[in-house]
Amino acid sequence: MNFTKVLQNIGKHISLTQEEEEYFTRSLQVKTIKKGDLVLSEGQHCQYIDFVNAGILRAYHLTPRGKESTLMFAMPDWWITDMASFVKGAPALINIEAVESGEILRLSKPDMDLLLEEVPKFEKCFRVLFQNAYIREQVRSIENLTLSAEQRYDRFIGKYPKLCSKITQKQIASYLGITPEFLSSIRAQRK
Amino acid sequence: MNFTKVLQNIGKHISLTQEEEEYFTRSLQVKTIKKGDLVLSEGQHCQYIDFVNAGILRAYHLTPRGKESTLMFAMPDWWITDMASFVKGAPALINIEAVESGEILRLSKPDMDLLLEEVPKFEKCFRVLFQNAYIREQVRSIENLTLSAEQRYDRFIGKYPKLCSKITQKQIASYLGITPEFLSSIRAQRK
DNA sequence: CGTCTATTTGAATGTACTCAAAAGCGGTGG
DNA sequence: CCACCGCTTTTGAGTACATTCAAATAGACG
Repeated sequence: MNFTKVLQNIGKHISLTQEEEEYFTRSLQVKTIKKGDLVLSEGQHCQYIDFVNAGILRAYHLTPRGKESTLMFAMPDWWITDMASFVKGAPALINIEAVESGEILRLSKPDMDLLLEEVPKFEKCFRVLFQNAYIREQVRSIENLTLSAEQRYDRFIGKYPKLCSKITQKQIASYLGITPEFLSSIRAQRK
Repeated sequence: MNFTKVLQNIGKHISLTQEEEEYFTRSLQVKTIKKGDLVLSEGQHCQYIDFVNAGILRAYHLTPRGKESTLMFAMPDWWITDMASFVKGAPALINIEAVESGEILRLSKPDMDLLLEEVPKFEKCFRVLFQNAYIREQVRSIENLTLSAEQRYDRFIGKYPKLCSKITQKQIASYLGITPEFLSSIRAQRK
């Protein structure tokens, strides 16, 4: 149970008193995750927004034909959730699984609502968090519309070099929206 | 100069006193837009987040080869900006043009920062706004990774039926990430 | 009315996918 | 500690989806 990282993360945006920190950390549920664990399944109601303390999570959608499409990876210090399901209670469109064991801190919707009421400073914190999440998605949309598969691969390894060594090519391919076979052939051309 | 719409939009998330409403509307700059006007150009610093009072805006990226990729359309009651440029001062990645004449209300970054300081309630308002923007982008990412061009077209006309009648097919194609010729052939098959 | 752009159509091309099979690699149990 | 099993990665052939280019037609706007 180590809250240092999440308090630092929050501390980037707002400064909290001792009491506020304690109120906040009491709202969090600690969960150990083992490689392969599903912390959210498609169709479920997503009850939490999760902070990654250690390990790596992956959010992906499964098509009827069994094809995986990876929406995002979450490394330590990242937040992850199915926002539509978390906020509106809609059935989740994604699965979230651990690709590396670790620990997450979970904030439930009711607890988040309470937190925002009791400590309104957190509005700013989440405003900035969601702003940044939106920025990332805007940029990704542009890149997906504009760049070829090969260029997207370059951007990916440029942007997340550490991540690349910890996940499979199949997972990278599914993030890029291409087949593992095609990614393999892109890599083969470069040697 | 009609602030009814934007006050209603804000009112969905927070309730304001008379004074707060006035403070807010004084922060806004009214700008008339004519079809074809560029309200933001690639490479510029995006200074405003814009609320569409009337008309339609389109955000698009232009590749070196002159290919357009549409990131989003903004109809009345929508907010639009190049968030990365607006927040971090980075050069804008997108152009924003009027595809239909109308009027926008512009909030500059300094004015927004002041507003958030003076009337902290607005943190909640923007938190929810950005949350929803993020949701839209998450869903769009999933659809782009998962669906064929034809299926994406169906989703688009299902989601924005009014919009479809007001924009060109070329613009729809550029939103879907396909060529206008290919969109034309998809449509031809259906008759 | 004339011009400019959007849309349609079709042929040739290219990019990425499917399917299948082989090779590599990591983890597990004997 | 090694052998085996399952999954990932590679490779290649054939295919499908989407693009490019070009030319004809239709529509919009001044």
